[in-house]
Amino acid sequence: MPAWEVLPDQLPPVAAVQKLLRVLADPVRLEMVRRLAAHPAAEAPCSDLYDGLNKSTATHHFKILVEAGILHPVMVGPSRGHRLRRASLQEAVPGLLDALMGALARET
Amino acid sequence: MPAWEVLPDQLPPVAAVQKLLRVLADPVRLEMVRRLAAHPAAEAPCSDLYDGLNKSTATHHFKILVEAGILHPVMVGPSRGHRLRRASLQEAVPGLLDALMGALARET
DNA sequence: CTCGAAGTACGATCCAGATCAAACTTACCA
DNA sequence: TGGTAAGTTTGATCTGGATCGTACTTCGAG
Repeated sequence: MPAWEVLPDQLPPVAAVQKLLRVLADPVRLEMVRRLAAHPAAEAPCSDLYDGLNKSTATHHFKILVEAGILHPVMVGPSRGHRLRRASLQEAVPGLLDALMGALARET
Repeated sequence: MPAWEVLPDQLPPVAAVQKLLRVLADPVRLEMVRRLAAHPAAEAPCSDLYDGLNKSTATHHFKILVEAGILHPVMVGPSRGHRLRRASLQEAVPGLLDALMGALARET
């Protein structure tokens, strides 16, 4: 269902604030986004974004993040991965990502 | 348990990002915060902050918001109410509240 | 053409937390 | 003094969604 290498213009729109909060409220997903945001290119292969987690559970979370318009499924080198949709998010909810990542970085 | 008219310095600290997201991810609570943020004084009696909801459910949500450090229980005129802890929130996660409220306002 | 590694699909399980009803507490006011 | 309006407490119920195991699919490497 993730439809690998989706063209940027067929990506789902960024979800409403309400839904974004629900999606980001899960510790696993927040960590995935945090790790992506830390990367300079804001992209990474799937398995770099979690640990100690069943693969099917990871897939589940990726699907949710993609559907909410937060991640863009892409090929990263040889393997599948995701890119953080910074610009789209910034347009939908300006300042949200920066606020969250900033505070996370600050909290140890 | 809300301990009415708590002194500002015995309020619980603002929760970590993770927990804040969990707390704000509920539609009922987000709406409560939205309404408070809309008020000029950022405070209002309990019953102004929700509708079509059982009172005990409302109490439940208020308790969670207070424990997360988002609301401050106060007397508003004759009746009980809450004040939004803008400054504390801004200090804990700068920009978060503004980002959320801005986007909510924009979404109609 | 296999093999293996990486991801996905599906079904089953399990639990935090959202909700409500009912009984109780407060406090104001007539 | 009630009476009533507003919140709280408690206990019970129910459901969304997080998790896992297993089986299936892809795809690159040898």
